Amino acid sequence: MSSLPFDDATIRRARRIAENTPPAECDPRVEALVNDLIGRVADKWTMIILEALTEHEELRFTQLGRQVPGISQKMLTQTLRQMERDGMVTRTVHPVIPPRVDYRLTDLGQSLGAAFCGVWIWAEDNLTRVEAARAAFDNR
Amino acid sequence: MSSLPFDDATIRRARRIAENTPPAECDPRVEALVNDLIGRVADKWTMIILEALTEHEELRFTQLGRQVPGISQKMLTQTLRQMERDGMVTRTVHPVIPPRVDYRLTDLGQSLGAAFCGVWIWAEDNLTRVEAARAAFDNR
DNA sequence: CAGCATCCATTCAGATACTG
DNA sequence: CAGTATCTGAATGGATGCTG
Repeated sequence: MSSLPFDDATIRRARRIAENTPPAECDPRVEALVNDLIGRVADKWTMIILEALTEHEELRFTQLGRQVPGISQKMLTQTLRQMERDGMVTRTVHPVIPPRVDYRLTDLGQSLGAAFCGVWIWAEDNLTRVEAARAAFDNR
Repeated sequence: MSSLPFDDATIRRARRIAENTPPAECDPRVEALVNDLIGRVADKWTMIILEALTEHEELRFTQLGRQVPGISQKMLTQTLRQMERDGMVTRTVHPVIPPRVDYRLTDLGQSLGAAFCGVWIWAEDNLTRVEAARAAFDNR
């Protein structure tokens, strides 16, 4: 327990949250947003785009696509629109020909990345444990 | 930035992670696990089951189903199997008739819940911001 | 009781073609 | 260049029926 990568205040708060999460106690809007958010980040492209924009600060559409190998431009567009709608990225259209559109993380988007750092850290710390559990399960 | 719900060490670590996440720098197994994990948690049932088992410690199949309104028993079974495989829950079969199967979180499962507390906190703190961004976007 | 198996509707994502 | 529109195969999840 004390090996958790959080300070005591955060852990206490986590406990409070965990203990208060029967649907009745927890603000349903927060719960909906969390599900929503986790679902968003889980589509896997959002996280990668977030990383690319964290690293490069500002990218245009095609550059971004190159940073995210394997993404179709349909998914790129779609994901960026969602992120824009949620206030995670800004989209700047330059009225030139050929068109040029720049994408950049907002503070909100940056902080979302930081919020998920706990999950990254957990994954780093527990990778071998999960792999061992899977191996054990798969061998009956 | 200083309003993040993390202590300095965690924030520093998050930054290090964020700066080191171009595919080349980051252990691909960790990256795969994170995606995997986030995807798992994002299916929305995993998180709710995790909460139910955090609150009740030990539950049998049908009890668990009652704690998760709206879940089909197909999804309940499937999600529990995945969680068992990943080492998040233990599954104890009592050889009695009628059958009785108890589910319980492992330490790993509990710590996963704590890892996601950062996301919950972020959602709490930024709910109004996201809602405002969406409203603004939807009105053109 | 605790599932597994099957069927079915809906969603989703990739590929392709087209446009200002 | 930065998209939009359309089609299609694949994956998802719910409902139902059956079993030890």
